Amino acid sequence: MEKNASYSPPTIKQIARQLNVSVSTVSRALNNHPRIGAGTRERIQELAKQLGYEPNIQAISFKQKKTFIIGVVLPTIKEDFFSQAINGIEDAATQHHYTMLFAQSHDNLETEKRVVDAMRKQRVDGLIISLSKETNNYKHLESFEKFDIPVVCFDRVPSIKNVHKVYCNLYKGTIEMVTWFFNKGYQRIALINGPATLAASNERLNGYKDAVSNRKLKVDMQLVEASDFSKESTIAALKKLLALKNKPEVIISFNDYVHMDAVQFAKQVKIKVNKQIIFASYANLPITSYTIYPPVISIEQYPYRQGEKAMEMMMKVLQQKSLGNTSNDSYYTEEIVPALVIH
Amino acid sequence: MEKNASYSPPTIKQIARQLNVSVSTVSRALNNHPRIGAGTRERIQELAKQLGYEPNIQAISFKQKKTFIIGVVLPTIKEDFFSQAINGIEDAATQHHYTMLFAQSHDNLETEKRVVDAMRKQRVDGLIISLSKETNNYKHLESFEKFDIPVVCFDRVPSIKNVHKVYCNLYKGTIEMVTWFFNKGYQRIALINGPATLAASNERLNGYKDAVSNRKLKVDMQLVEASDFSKESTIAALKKLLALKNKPEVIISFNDYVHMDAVQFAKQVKIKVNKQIIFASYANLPITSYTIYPPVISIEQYPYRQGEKAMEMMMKVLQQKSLGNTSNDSYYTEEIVPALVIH
DNA sequence: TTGTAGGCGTTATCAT
DNA sequence: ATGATAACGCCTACAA
Repeated sequence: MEKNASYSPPTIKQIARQLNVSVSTVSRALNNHPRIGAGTRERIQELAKQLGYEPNIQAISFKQKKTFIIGVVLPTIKEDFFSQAINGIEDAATQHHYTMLFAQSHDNLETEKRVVDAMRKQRVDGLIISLSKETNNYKHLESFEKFDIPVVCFDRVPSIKNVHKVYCNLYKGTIEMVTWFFNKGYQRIALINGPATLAASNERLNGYKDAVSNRKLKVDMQLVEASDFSKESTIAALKKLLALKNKPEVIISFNDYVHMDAVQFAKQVKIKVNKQIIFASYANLPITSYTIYPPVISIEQYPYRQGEKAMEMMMKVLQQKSLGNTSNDSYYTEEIVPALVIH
Repeated sequence: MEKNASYSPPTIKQIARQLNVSVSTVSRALNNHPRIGAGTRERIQELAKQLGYEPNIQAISFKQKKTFIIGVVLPTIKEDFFSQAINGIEDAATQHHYTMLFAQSHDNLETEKRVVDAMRKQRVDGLIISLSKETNNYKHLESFEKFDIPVVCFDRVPSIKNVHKVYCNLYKGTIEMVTWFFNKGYQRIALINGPATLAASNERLNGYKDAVSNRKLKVDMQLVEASDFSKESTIAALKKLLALKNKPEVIISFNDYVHMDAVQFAKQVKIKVNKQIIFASYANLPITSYTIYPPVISIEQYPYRQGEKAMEMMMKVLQQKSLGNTSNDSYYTEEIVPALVIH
């Protein structure tokens, strides 16, 4: 064991000395530069391998102003949606030999600002982020433009122009789902939506309204409640719906977590879940299969694919950047079509 | 918007030029070095603030051979245990102004080797890892010693000496749990364990055996089955237990995931869960509260705390290293006592 | 084909 | 109290 406090990895300088050539020759040999003698190249590469030479990424990053690190900020990884998304992100990153600086915002704007800033200071080559629920201003993202660091937002995307975007069109998905229930003969379809501040809430609401309107029916806003995603808030919303004279036949929850809390409470108050009232949801997370009443119908939002696309979009942008495509000042948007899943 | 392809952040050199002082003076002023005129310090700090100067971590890392990045490798974040652990890791890192390079091994040794190696190449200051289930040799970890990069293993720790360790003593926890059932009057207690290759399986098995022996009873190995954690394997193990002449009264599963698969199958074959047979488990994950039959009793393994301790241990080690404590060649071990949780 | 030299941003060691 | 200079590892004009 050659452990030694003063051990330091071999450098091109050492190789150069040992072989009585210059550092530039070594550099060229190791980078397979065209203008180099075949013999010298081999000698150098062999010694490099023998010494276990590895280029010092630190030094290269420093010189080339590239780190080969992408910052990834997610609201919270304990939600299955994001823990699946990060797999897509990671797999795509691996493919391109990038690594991932990771942090969670915990749906807190201040935390988001802090971690995003830390990543900028670490000089990440790009930032992939799914915004916190609280995020209502985007200065921390816009500052990346000044530093010429590309930003790809996914799933929870902002309304601003100067970032790239990947997301799932839930407006369409909602129309599909509501229409499906109408076709099955249900009439009173309720929605436990998220906070109105979220773009995702508006998509659902608009889809809901349009699906109802398409049916030549009048939208009854008593059937639409909002939850801030806390269990208490979900229960409060559900209570209001259950208190209606004309009770809903179907309750669609904003996502599977809201769904699970809703079902749990419904059971407590002796509602016959999926008989008296049908419960449906967005997301289609694997854990729901372990629960008592998985949603009867749900909308798959392809978290893995979203993450993967986000990273691939990032790679494409970085590639164009390195080619000096300053001309291309446009921002990409990719829409993923959600799928209706019937259980 | 001053977007500009050739924008580059201010450097101490620029500040020096603007103020007609030398770079060393600027450096000293910004680092609050003692030997500097109060006046110049203020002038420099003011201009720095005005220009939005930020030290270039890249350059500092390069020079000081420190990145302020800790590599974190977990088997899979979709398991609640690890998604909680990473919170502890992240919070502790934030406290110390470190960031986190993250990757998953997906319980695959080759992947683990690959990501660990990528992190070493990125020159992380330290590595925190919870080993993959497959990991049975530790060369990839031992190589870190040569590079003088500290390694802290947590939860799934190896048998080797030259890494720091944080883990939960499940031997003791198992004894507690089994004894608790004996005291409640149950006699035939079964265990669906993990693969024998896992240290965690042996801890459970030894705890189980000793708890039975302590009771002056003979260990009946028909009551111990193994699952490789796939649903099929768990079901196979459960089938064997259910096929016994003398059926078990209690079934303890390796973890909540095995537990959930077991309960799901038990329900399918019309077992009256927690009446005919009591189901217990390790881990006490939050999602179980949404399932039909949460474990009656489970062992809390404090993932957050383990992650937090792992990072704190890392910080302590790095601190000692920077103080030049080469003398201290010892490795830390911290044992967390699990808690019995009764529902 | 190969070597020389300069520079990336910062800190540290000398001088002054 | 301040300045000049070298050094970290690598790359890349430019020179030979």
